[in-house]
Amino acid sequence: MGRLKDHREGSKLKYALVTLAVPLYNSTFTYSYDEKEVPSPLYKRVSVDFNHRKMTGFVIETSDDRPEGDYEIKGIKRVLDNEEVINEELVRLAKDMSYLYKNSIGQCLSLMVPNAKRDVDAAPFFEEGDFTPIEKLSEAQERVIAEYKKGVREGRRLFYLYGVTGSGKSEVYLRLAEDVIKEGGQVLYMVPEITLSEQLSKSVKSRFHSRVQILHSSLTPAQRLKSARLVKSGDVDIVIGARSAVFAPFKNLKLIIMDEEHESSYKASNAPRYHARQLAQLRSKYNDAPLIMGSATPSFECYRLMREGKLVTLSLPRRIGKGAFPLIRIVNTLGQKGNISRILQDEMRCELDKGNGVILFLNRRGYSNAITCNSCGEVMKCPHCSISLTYHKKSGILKCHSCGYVTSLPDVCPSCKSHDLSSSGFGTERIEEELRSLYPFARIARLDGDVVQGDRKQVSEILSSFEKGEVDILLGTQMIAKGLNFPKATLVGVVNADQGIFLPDFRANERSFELLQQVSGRVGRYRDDGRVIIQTSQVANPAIRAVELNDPEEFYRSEMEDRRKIGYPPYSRMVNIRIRGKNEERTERTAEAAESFLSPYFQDRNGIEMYPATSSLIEMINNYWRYHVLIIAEDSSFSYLLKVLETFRASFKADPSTQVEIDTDPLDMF
DNA sequence: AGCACGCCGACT
DNA sequence: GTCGGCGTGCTC
Repeated sequence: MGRLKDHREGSKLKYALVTLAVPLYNSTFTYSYDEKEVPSPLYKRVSVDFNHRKMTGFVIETSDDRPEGDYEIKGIKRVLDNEEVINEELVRLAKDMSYLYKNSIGQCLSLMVPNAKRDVDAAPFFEEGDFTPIEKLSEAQERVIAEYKKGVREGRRLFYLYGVTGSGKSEVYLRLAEDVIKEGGQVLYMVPEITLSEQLSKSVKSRFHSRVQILHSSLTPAQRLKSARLVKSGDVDIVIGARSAVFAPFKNLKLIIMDEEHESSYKASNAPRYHARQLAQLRSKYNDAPLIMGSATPSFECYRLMREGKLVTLSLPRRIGKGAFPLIRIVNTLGQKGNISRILQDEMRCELDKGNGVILFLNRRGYSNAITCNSCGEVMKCPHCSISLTYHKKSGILKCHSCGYVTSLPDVCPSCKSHDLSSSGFGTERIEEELRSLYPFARIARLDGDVVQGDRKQVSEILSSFEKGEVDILLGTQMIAKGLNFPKATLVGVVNADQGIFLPDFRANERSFELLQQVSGRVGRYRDDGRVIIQTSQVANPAIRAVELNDPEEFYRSEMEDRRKIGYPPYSRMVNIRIRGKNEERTERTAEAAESFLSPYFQDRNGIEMYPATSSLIEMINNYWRYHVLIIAEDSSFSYLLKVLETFRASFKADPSTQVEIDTDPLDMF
């Protein structure tokens, strides 16, 4: 039928492979276009009719010949771009990404281009300001740069800058970037979400009076599109950004830098659940451009690669300048009364008397963790999620930290009407109260998600008042643990290091170690009298011991050995299949069906293990029931697993009331 | 994912 | 009679 129409006399009908952001196994469809009307739709966005709806897709291939298959081919409605918005490399990246993370090519590509309707001027990217004086490099920094250059000459492409906080990693990155830019190459400089804030952007902007593009989360889609164009045309030399910067459409990418490589914000937490580190490795390979990652606390994945020599390790073992390692003391909270131990109290008082700054870290907001009825044992839970509600005293409410549900604190137990309610666990709000009664004359500031409610400005206000010495004690959660430097602070207290350790996750120790190292790094960077006090009931835990003895190598060695024994990452790869749905029974049945679909593929095969479908740790979030099927594959079986999952995506028929999500290399099993 | 088509219950 | 519930099937 359509054939006659397709080959109309006189018109040069061509065919475009269009990929759409639909969650289908195959997201590419052929549309026709007239060459005279549409000269070159390749790598541009097009508007098409797709099963009675108007959709935007990307043209990833064009051809003179009609593809095989007896189906009607519709015409492209409209081309949305004048210039190409993607390129061959990004299409290749989308294909590889699609295969690894099991989302359609269209879904992957749609992450790479901002969906802006019209072009708007990008945020100013030229900022001729003060030049940061170029610091003289330390001997270690010089050595590391020489090692890097030697590695590159020998054809090595993957590097790891392993160095403690304050050892001068950024200056090394900047030097390497400078060299590349001088030669006319482009640089991708990735940092975790939080670090992106102010400090780094400023120093890089002023350092490279040349052309810098900072991909900030506050850019509008139109601004992003504009900045992408500048990167694509080669008018930008260096791109700085978080996770999604890995998709920047470089023309001549010659170096990729990934700072704080271990940070979990590099992994996307929805749909194509990609890890920027993985994609950075792909782009490094495609472009034959070196990738240099760095951290003081490498991920176990990278640590293994370093040990096996697959990454060239560049070590910066010492702090530069006046910085020295802080003195670390562990306080056993077993048998201790109160949330702030005598020892910590005295140390704090001592520092306050001297007029020094104190940082207190506690990774939990709110006043108390749970409200329990002492008569019937009822725990106040969120009606939409299966977790307990956190008590916030100041506002007198119970709050769900998962979905945000809020209710007032009941006077009596809703189930047995008893008045005997008690609270357990403690958060920053409670500690703030205790601090105020312990040190009535100290100036105390609390910094957590409840105080700032996502207001960036407020965060920096609180931080700068502490830096200026207007605040004596800064109390906070994760927010104060990362990337920030407080030259005035002499004491860091970790109020409770137990929480991280008790998480039912095989990465619990790794995470605790990272966090404690980072928190400790907040003091002593610019001075030699820094002190750290860590309160815990788990004094023998390897992560605690490693921080106490300043022996990360031993921690990595023993923890890696444990992982190897049980066959967990980094000695294997994991894939977690998550099933969500409003109906518990149907969700469970779908999870079981997924398991039965897959099990024959793994039956007679060594090297792959599939755990039976089970409900997730938090069974319900936002009224959605959650189940999962976890698969662990030895390295040698991982490619087979990916092949099986391709079949799964193509043929598994899930209950339409549920959603099935595949998470390759999951970072959390919840 | 959406959107159409199709087949059963409780309304004007 | 028909409006609308959501099961099923398809999308170049």
